Amino acid sequence: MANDRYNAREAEPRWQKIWDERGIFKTPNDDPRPKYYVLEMFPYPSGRIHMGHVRNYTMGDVVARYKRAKGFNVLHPMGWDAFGMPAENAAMANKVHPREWTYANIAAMKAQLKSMGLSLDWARELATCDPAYYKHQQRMFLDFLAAGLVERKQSKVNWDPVDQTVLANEQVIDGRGWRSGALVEQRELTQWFFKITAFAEQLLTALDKLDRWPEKVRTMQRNWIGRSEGLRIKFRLDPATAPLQEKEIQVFTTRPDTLFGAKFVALAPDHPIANAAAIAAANRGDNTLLTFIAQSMQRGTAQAVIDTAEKVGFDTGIKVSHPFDPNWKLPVYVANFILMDYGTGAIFGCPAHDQRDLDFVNKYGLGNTPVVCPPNVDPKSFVITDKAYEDEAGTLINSHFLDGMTVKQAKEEVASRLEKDIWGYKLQLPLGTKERAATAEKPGTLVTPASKDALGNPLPPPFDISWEFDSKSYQWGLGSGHWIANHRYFDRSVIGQKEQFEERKMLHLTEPVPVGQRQVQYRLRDWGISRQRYWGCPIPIIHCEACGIVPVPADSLPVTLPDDVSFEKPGNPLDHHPTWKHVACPQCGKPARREIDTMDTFVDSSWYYSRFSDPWIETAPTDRAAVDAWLPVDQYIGGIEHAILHLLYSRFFIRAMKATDRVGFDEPFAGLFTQGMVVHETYRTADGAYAAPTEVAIVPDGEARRATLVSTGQPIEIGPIEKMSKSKRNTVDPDEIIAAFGADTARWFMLSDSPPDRDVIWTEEGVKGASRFVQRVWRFVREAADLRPHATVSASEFGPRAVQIRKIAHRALAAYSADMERLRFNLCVAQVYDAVNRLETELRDAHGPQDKEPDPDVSSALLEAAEIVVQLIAPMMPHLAEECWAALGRSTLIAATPWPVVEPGLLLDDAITLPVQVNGKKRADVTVPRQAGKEEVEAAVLALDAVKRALDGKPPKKVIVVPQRIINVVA
RNA sequence: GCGGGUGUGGCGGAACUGGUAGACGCGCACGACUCAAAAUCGUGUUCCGCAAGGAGUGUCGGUUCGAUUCCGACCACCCGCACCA
Repeated sequence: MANDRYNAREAEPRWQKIWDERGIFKTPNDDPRPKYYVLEMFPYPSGRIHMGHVRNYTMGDVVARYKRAKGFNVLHPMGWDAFGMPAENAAMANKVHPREWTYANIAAMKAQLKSMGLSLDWARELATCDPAYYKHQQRMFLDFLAAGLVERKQSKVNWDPVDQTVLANEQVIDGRGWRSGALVEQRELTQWFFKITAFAEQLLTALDKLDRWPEKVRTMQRNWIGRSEGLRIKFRLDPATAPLQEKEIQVFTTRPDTLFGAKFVALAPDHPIANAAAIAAANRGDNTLLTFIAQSMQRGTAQAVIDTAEKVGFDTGIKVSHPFDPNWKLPVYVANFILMDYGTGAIFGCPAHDQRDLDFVNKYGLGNTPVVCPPNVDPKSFVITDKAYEDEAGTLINSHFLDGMTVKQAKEEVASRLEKDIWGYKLQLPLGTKERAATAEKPGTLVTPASKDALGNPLPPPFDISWEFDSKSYQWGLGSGHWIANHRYFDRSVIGQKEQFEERKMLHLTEPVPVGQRQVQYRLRDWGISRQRYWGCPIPIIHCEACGIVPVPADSLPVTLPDDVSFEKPGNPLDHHPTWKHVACPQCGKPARREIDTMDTFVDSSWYYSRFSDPWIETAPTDRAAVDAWLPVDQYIGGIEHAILHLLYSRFFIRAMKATDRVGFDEPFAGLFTQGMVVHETYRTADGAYAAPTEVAIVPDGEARRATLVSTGQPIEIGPIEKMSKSKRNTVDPDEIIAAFGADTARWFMLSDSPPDRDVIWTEEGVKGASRFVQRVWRFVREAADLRPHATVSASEFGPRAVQIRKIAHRALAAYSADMERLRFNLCVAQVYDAVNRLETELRDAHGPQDKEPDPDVSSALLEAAEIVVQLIAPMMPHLAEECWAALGRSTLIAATPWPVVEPGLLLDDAITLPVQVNGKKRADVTVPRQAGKEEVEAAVLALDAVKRALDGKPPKKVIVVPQRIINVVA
């Protein structure tokens, strides 16, 4: 009996059927046991699973099965990230409807996942392209809109003129569309945005509390959010050189300390003042600035373009005053490297302490003044030529009142001075005046000059007050009998010789507008979700000429996609549809147009994990009680490629759901694990073509390995190990592996060699090793099962050999459990190997010579040990484990069996062997009782021959005894 | 440029809070079984050395009775972001 081989191909489907029939992986929502939610990132239904999926879902399944055995009510669901471009590409290529294509793929992949033996609750399966799912997404879009978390605004996009769609930055390759190859244009489009920036600070600070996330991911998110603290500073335009409506340029800086080193101010090409200046110049007949701006704007966003683009500026001839000295004029440039969408779209350049600014002044001959002198450098000889000093260590020089300060002090000093230096107020006009409606929304800026500048130079008194709104200009001043003091507005009258002031309520000066304002700036941008595609979640909005933007009423949801679409023409099929977009306005009933954009598929994946808590509920996205009970996800597992977008969007989405009362928690994923990739050798023929692993034969050649093409025998070059990809042809098909070796072998191999967060190298030899181990376990268990008739005694009668066997099993159990809690699956595997290696030897000894009966206590211990081994492999190789469990005479399912309990007494030995070092070099071992005191150990050590020899008869200087660890004799 | 990470046998990798470096697997070598091969099983496998012994965790230095682990400097590679003011 013990000789027959384990037949995975027969056993695996059999056990899968039994699990299915008994419904043991169905998870109730009303189970009183503690919950555990383990989730792997759901797949895009491309049609076939790949090895990356196998690794991802194996890890999740191991955790699910382990936690289930540990007594948790485990939620382990699966779904499909089913919207997206590939379905439309397939529709165009094969004339198949995206829905059919998607659902056929889901069916195929579901069968593949089932063949892996995953312990999933398939009753909770969902697909994001199902109206039953996306109607809730539309509902939440409207909730977010009402809560002010959705915005419609103009934004620059990459526009593919051939495909007539917006492209993500990643889809622009060398300035061309990835599909069409057409030159990508920059277009301003009105798009829908989720205001993720509203949560920027929260999303950043909460990262600190996500202590079960990889540090790497948290760092990446921190950088992506990109918080920096600085100062927004106003530079007044010199009216003589700037015949513009605007009076000032605002710049953002993180280095206000270097303000006295300023040499120029530069504007983004699309800055409003740059445009105004260009138009003003053009009206004078000078088109050069207009041309310069147009050229700068044509630049693509592709990396190659940015890297090679020359930094060029255009001197507008405009001057601004330095904030601390109105007589100090700085030139204003328009420069192609200033970004409109960061900070204020304008900078002041301090060349001595910013490399880019230094390159710029060196090109245009503007010079530089160092204002921060590095430590231990003589300020008099400190000169900057072509390398800027960007460090913040040092002392301020050439900076008037800042001289001698540290950078930190100077930053603070500049900020606090400019904050106090108020020369403007935001203004609200009196209620009831005809201007009110306009100003309520658009306060004008009231400008009153300060009496003295920061250096103490006198300025004209602040008598004349002017403000502007709606392109009209207003003035009050002494002559008009009005006065402003302490941010309040007074009527002034002169009675006799005496001035009288009466506060007027009708004019409210609200916020003072100082010259400098501290500002926290984020790199994070709002999330543009509009996509000009068909196969996505429709945005539930109707555009009405009379009513404007009208949300689709909640009772009309979902807005479903039309089925009869054509992909013949480029552009958005929803736009081409003859009737779909034409609807009556829900408010006025007049003809109106549907929003034809659909949502970014990242929206679909931003909340699916919460839907799993109760995927049946029809009236709401989630059942509040269920979602608050199940979430956050205890362990989320997926690829590092989602470290930023998917995870950040999800963190935003849950906060938005909380703000709209859908959930009662902040973070979706308490624990995150990012698994490594599956990589494989590449193979190339002499002519450079890639060959697939199945086409190649590997032959050992002494130490090295050679490869030949199976079909022709021609030699193959073994190339570098790379991520499995179709283009490199180094993929291995999970179906073929499961058919040849079984799912358990594939799962075991995936968990074996590499730590789970690192890349795993898929090798034929490794898979064979795993397969070999499957058979070894089977044989070991069958041979142990043969001992059942002899296993007649209980643990109290065990002799030393039986105790030794139990120690092996229980120690493996304890170590395995500890490694499992840390998700160190490779170490769990090593523990199992080690235990089986030892137990096989014991088993062979127990069977002993043919004529001798096995000892009853040893037999009992071996049976117990075999059961523990089977339980250890059960999370990883569930089918084999069930087969072994049955072979050991168990009638239950191991998948529903509690985790074995470690017997602590078996973990420690009474006598321990410690290494003995002399001067830090190991010279001997000493065996002492566990409880031995220091003196006893020291005596035993000094009696050792090896120690005596090393000491050469002299007494030791010192003996260090680390209890139960090591002894070091210092000679 | 900024940020993060990693360097240990032929290879993937172990080593908890400073305490026997190389667990476990792959590969390789030898042996058993076999007419033979495959499969399987057993033994060995960091390097130098017949051995005693010595060297050894990217490099150099430091702290310590003792360092893969802590500190400093450097080198190499990988990943992420990047005209971010």
